[in-house]
Parts: sequence; C-alpha cells; structure tokens
Amino acid sequence: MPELPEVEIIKRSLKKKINFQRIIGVKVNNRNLRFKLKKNFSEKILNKKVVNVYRKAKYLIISLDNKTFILIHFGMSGTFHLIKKREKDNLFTNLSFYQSRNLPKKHNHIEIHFKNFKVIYNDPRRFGFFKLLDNKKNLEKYLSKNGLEPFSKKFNFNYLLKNICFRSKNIKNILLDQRIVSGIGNIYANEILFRSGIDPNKPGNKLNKKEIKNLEILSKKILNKAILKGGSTIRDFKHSDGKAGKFQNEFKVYSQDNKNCPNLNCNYKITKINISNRSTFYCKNCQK
DNA sequence: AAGAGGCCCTGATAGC
DNA sequence: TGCTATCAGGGCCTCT
Repeated sequence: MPELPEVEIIKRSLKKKINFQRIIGVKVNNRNLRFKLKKNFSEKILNKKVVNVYRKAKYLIISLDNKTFILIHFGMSGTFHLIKKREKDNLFTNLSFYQSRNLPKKHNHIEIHFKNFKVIYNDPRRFGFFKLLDNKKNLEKYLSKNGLEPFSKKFNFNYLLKNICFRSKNIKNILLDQRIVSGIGNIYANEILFRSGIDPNKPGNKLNKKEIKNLEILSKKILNKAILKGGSTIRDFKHSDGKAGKFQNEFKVYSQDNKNCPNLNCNYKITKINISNRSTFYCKNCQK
C-alpha cells in the first residue's frame, strides 16, 4: 500500500526511465479504477514528451511537454511494471521494475509505450486512479486539498501544535487525515506513534508539547529511513524480487501483534485494536 | 466546522 | 477439498 516512501521510490526509478521520453502509444485495457478513466485519456497524452516526474504526498505526477499533467494515486494495490522491447524480434520482455519481476496476468489496466519499452499500471483492487490535469493551476488546486507533508519546511512544531491541540479526535486519525498531514498511511502512523510513545487513542487536545515535538521529529525521521530502505514491501508485493523494499524488517509494531514489545525493559506484548476500521498496533505500556 | 461511518474493490487466508 | 466469511485499507462522500 504505497505511502509517501513507496511513492518516492517509484518516482525515482520511473523518472530515470521515462524522463524526456516521448509517449508513442497508449493502450487502455480497463478504465475502471477508483474514478473511471476518461475516454480521451489516450489521445490526450499520445505523442507528448515527459518533461518531469515528481511526487507530492502520495501522488505521482508526470509532467508533459504541452504543460498538462498526469496525476497518479496508487490506492492500495497499484504498481508499475517496466517491459523492455527486444531489438531483434520487436517483442517485449519483462524486466524488473520496482516491486516485481513477474508481470501479473490480470489487472493490467493501462500501458504507456515509449521507444524502447512500455510501462504498465496494474491495480487489482482498483483503489488507485489516473487523472489528467489541463494546466498547472488545476493541478495545484487539486493538490491544495492536502495538508503539508512531513518533509516540508513549514511542517514544524507550530504547524502541528496549531492543527492538533484543538482537535478532539484521536491522534492516529489526525495523522491519517491527509488534509492535515499528507503522505502518512496506516503503517507509518502506527510506527510513528510507537516511536513517539503516544497512545493512538489519545485525543489530539490531550497531547503535551513534548509529544507534539516527537511527532514532528519522528515523522520526518521514520519516513526518511523508510525511503533509504526502499520502502515497505508487504501483502500485495509479496511475490516481489530482490528489489523489494526492506523497511518491513524495521517494523516495531505494525503487524507485530502478540510479539514482545521491542523496547528494552518492557515485558508487554504488542496489542492489536481497531480504530476507524483500520488495524492499529501499539504497546499499552510504552504508549500513553 | 468537525467528526463518525459507509462505500468502493479483489485476493489471500481462516474456519468449518 | 471446497465452500463461505473475513480482512486488508485511502480517499471521498453523506449525515449529524
């Protein structure tokens, strides 16, 4: 489930391949995604050149030379696969690209063809989407619904204090609310709260200044570390190759229910509870 | 205004 | 073995 670190990894590898390449073909196999892909998607991006690939929160943005933008959200199960063209016989051969060497047989929704390879978007659960934005203004308008991402310079103690201290809802849901902090999903919310020593059920307005400071520092630190480790590879990416992310090995609480709390001198087990229909893992002893 | 809850979707897994 | 139920969860929507 790509959160900020996973989208960042996808961005880096995709950019190396497709930046300054021209789109010479588009094949849409299945328009049914989170939002139905517009019928004119193919013709609108055909023959355009990619001039930048970047990330904002959990969104990937492909900027084209006619000043339009492809906005991509991976939802729960969206992945890209790179297929290289073999010179001799003009066939395509599947090469590793981010999560998987093995091209799934089903759910290959969109193919984008370049000179020597094609990129395939696969999404079994269809929670992801592609959206075309006609100009920068519309793109920014769309993205402005999101709050600051943790790597933003403006994401500091005062920003968090201002956005947390008056809220009655629990801190975990505050972290997951993209209008307040963007880019954090369920996995990293669990990890950040554990390392900050905060009970995920605790209402925002009950947090003290030290806890808010912890959230500021540790959000940046954990997301950064996850990017360095190549993101987290779980569940949907389980058939992945050696290029899979390694951060799942660093999980302290996520999916660690009934295991010993990793903190020294703590003999509690990690507890699994449900908050707003999301699995939540924490240590009752270390998180208050 | 803010928060709670429902919904979309498929594949893996648990239980009988 | 084969069936059914449950779970995974991001973002948008509606209702209060």
